[in-house]
Amino acid sequence: MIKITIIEDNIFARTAWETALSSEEDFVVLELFSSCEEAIESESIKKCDVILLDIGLPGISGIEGAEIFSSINTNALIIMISIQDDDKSIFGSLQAGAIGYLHKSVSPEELIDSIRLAVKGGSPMTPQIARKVLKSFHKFKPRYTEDNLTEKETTILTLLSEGKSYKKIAEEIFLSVDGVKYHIRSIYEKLHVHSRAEAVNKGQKLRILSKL
Amino acid sequence: MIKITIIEDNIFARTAWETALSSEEDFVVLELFSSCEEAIESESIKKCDVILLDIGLPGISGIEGAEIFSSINTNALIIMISIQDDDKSIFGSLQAGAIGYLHKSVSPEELIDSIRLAVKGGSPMTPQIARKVLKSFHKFKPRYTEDNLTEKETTILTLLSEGKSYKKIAEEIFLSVDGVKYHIRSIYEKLHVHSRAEAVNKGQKLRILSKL
DNA sequence: TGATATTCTACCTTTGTGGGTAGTATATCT
DNA sequence: AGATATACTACCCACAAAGGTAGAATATCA
Repeated sequence: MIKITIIEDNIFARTAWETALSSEEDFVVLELFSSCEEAIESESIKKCDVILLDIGLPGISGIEGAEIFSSINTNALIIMISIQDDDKSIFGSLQAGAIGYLHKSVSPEELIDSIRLAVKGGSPMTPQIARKVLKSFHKFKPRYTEDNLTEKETTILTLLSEGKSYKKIAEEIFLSVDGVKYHIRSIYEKLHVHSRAEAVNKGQKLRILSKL
Repeated sequence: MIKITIIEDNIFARTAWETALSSEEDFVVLELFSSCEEAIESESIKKCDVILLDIGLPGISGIEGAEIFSSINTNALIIMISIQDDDKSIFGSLQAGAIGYLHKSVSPEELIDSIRLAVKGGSPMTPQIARKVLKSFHKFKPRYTEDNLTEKETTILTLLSEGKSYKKIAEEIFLSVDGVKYHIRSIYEKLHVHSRAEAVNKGQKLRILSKL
């Protein structure tokens, strides 16, 4: 039996989902909540296998809720159901521990399939969300703006991120310390920063530095 | 018409896919290659809509190939088909520009569906891959080891990543410069680093610092 | 051929950083 | 009451970093 908890403030959506899910033989809807606050205290949240979670909730948001629930019940599979599809909602939810992200317009059948998929080890997502997520991994391509680094600059930035001193970098790439400095100046200018730490930070955000 | 290019060194897989895809009315397989080297020179690669790409290729690997193809033809949708499912293969491919990742055991029907999904703006993935990808976004939970930072340390690390000086940080969090230093020492110790840049780098990798 | 850009080297100065050491106030534990 | 840990503050020092300026070598372009 798959034990499900639903947190959704809209009563129509809430009951619609419940009826849909209850029609499945191997599904049990443990409890319904209209806010994260109520759910946090409950026993259901600790025992359930799947949590369907709305993002736009009054009080504690779905994203904050996801973080809390995933720490209360590490085994629960959290699936967000949202009308939002902005980066902040999507990636915020994923960081918070969600393993799926559906649009609120899902049909009852899709919802049921999604839950089964999640239980089987998959990650239900609408196609557009999936694309967005995968695209977030793509390296930035050289753009027509002048803020893309040369190969040498990228190398140096990587070495900077490893905390190496100018001197060590100079030794590694066979340049004088000032030669290294010359490139670092360009890096800072291109990234609009004024220190190593900022450069590393930005380099990672721009995916110039690998995140692995 | 959806124009497809296949790059796969195994002749059986290659021809099997071709026959499967050719049976679809709106699919055209432009050309088949057994290596990236051959494909790079071709006209097909520039004109196609979808590239099916094996990872384990002799010479230029599928991952390197994906990077090259995505720069040659920015519109092409690159779908990896691989027997590997290790992190390096998956995330390497995604960084290189792939928008889908299938296991080599896909059935002809799944392959056809995957291509249609990709064209429609989705990202075909096997469920396990999707879960792996989503999980990679999850924040690290405080672990029982002692390498997790206190709230104050996290705040300071964030400020460090913004390139702020000890003095500025001290002002912002109402501490003396040496007070800030005290915490930074702990941060470095916990992260096993010896400089800001390294700390920022590690902080991001450990997802202590947000990647957004 | 002269003008220009690129890449690198050199030197100088101020400020920042990392690490060593030490002392204080507070709270916790025994 | 004494031992211990935590969270600071304080001072010192050597070195690294950031930025300013300037000049040489080379290649590119007009």
